[in-house]
Amino acid sequence: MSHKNKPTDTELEILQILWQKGPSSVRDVNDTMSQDKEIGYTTTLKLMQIMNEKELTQRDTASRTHIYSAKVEEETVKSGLLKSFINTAYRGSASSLVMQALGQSNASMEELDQIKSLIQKIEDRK
Amino acid sequence: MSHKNKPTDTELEILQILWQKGPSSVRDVNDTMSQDKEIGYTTTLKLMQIMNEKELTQRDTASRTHIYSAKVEEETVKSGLLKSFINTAYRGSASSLVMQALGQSNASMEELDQIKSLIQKIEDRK
DNA sequence: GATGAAGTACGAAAAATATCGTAGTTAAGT
DNA sequence: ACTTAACTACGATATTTTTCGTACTTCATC
Repeated sequence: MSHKNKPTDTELEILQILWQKGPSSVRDVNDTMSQDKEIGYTTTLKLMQIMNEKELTQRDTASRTHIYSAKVEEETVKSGLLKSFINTAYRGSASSLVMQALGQSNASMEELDQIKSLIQKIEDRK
Repeated sequence: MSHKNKPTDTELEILQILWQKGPSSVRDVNDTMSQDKEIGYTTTLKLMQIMNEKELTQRDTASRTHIYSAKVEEETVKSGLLKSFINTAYRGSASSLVMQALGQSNASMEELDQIKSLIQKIEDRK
């Protein structure tokens, strides 16, 4: 029921890592993030502590090294972000976003077929 | 060739208005924005002045009321935003974004058909 | 049991955005 | 000419997000 369910850019990065790798220590997350850009350990730590306060994550403090995991669902968060992105960038038109995304994607045949059949399914239930 | 071509959320809102309505005064833009949320006139003014410095807009100062217009292309900006959104939120997979967008869209039959035929076109040239 | 490496907590600075007040200017109507 | 309404300019403040330093704690190892 959280009103403000929109993680900041950096928070999203961390969530991605937690979704992808599962429960992780701050060290783990920081190592992963350090592959892309320079970021201090305590910076990551602080971010994750804040995320915990916001209940974006939860953590197991049983051992000295705390283990964080995502508390919000990947699907839920992404769908919220997508909705808001469609609203701000495409004035609410999902189909125009889809068109543009298809245009600049290099989706495989399989993926394209998958999308086609999804469209078929949607059309069928209309 | 600008490196940092990513407008902030508010800047994007303003660009949307300029793209949609064409060259407009600060008053025009502020009136439009005020329909959605409370925002002071000088706030809008300042934002647009900054956008002008960043060359997101250009303005005609011939008459007392300055007329602003977008200096960046709608397609260019959106495609940049989309790319970065796909990267940060969907780990680079355009097709998974498309799937999710279709799922939560209420696209019409016509739009769906349009998308299908776009997919067909892409498949054909593979 | 001393030492050092690896943690956490947390305040506070820095940076990026957004908001607004005030001063001064211009134009139009009276 | 005066007054008022509508502008612009711009500094200052507020808010949000990111970054980091410092202090303190815990654990392993020598």
